[in-house]
Amino acid sequence: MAKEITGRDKDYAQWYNDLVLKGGLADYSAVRGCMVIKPHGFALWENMRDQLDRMFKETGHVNAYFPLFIPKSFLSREAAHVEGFAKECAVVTHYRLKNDPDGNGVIVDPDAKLEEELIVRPTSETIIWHSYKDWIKSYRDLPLLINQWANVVRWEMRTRLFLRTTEFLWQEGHTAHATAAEAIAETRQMLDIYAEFSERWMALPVIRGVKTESERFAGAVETYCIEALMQDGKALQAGTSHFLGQNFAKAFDVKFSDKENKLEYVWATSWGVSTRLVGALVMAHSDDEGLILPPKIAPVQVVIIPVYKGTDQKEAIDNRVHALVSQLKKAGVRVKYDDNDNNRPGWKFAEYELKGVPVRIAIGARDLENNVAEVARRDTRQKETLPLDNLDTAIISLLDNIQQAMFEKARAYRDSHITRVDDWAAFERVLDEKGGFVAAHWDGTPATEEAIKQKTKATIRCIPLDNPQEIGTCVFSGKPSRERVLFARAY
RNA sequence: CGGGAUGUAGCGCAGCCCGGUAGCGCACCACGUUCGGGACGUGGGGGUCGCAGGUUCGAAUCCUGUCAUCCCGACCA
Repeated sequence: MAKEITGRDKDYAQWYNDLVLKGGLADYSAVRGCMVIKPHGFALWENMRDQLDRMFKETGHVNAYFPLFIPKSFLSREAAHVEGFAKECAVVTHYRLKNDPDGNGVIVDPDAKLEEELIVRPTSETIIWHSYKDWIKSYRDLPLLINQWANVVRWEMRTRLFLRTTEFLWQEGHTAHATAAEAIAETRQMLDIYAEFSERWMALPVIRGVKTESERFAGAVETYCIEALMQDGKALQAGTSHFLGQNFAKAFDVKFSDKENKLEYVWATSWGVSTRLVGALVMAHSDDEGLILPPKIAPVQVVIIPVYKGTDQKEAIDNRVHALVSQLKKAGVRVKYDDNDNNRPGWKFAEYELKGVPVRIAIGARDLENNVAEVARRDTRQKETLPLDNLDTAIISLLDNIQQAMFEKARAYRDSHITRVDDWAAFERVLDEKGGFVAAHWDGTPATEEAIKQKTKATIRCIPLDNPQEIGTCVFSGKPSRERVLFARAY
């Protein structure tokens, strides 16, 4: 009974859902638009989180925690910010239930109405800046470099596992600086950290760029982003880093005394990535056999499966495998010996492929006689027979090899799906038939951007950093343009 | 919020048209044989048929209402 995961080309949504569900990452929950992250999915997220956390700390950031609830009045302090989030907020209006007098379970107690409603945070800028006002008095208090790992809630109309859930886990960094230049440098530094994490740890190539005005974060002066490409040709925003200027400082009255004892508003940034990255990982690397996880963040990097008849053979294999396991563990490899007797080897092979374990080692009685093992890599599904002597070092280099190969494969796909286009007919044709990013000239106006979006559902994903300047004419309006921007249909 | 579909055992489904007191596969439990790509035999446990009304001697099945979920749109740093 093979659990087939097919339809990568035809029914991509179904293919993706199957991967998440059958790969054991998450499940639908009882709450609309929310999901249960299962142990395998959470272990993956933890590995990602831990590495990001290390990178944040290496660059001088510290963690803190702010409240889940935000008084409604806080949210309205920054006009653009409330405009951007008001439509998707969950609101707490009461603080008590009581038994229904008619005997139908419990009802909301109308006497327990809150004087001021509380918003379940869709993001924490407002409540954090309310604290920063008290924390920042002098240039000596700056820069303030704080990150928070938290859950947030955005009541989106339509949700997808990991990619857009009502509640999701993320980190949000919120920093305050004495100068604009320093804040911009921080914004760029965090973008680079996200890009490095994505490429080196998730094996997911990304394009660094800046958002256009219409795609900018609510309340930001400039939004930087990393954009990734999924296997169906749609783009996915994988992380953002915002230069907030003095908008929030002014809204929350956060001033500091500089060296000349002059009062100045601070300059701010915020940046975040979420469990959406898990979805990106699934969509960028998987195949019809299941998930393919990059070794550096896979919860289990190597699984060892014994093949035996009878307890004598099992014992002989156990002895040899235990030595291998301790060698690998000593080298820091996350290894699992699955000697569970309930399932047969073929079942286990298929199961670990579904779950995306990068390397599988099978050892049978026959192998033991020949002092070898069968080693299979998940990304290419190639198998080879390797000697048991020094197998640990071979495995360690194989893991590196897989990490590299996954990145190269994804990058080759991404690079072959950036298409330069100079006329409107080609623009529409490439979007429909090939997908991916379309590099085209744009006249720089929000009106043209919106018209293109209405016509094709494609949006400007970003203006790449270090974008070459090139004289041309807008693919839509024919007006003059100085550079190409990247369009794509996106999640 | 519009369009489509689905709610029956932990999961996947059949039964509904034509009403007669619930079934199949997987999973689970026991025993035995198995074990190099999702094993097999025998026996067993598990279900207020989403919920609420109605019709009927009798409703998973027919009628009305309602709720939920998924897909496609609209929406979305």
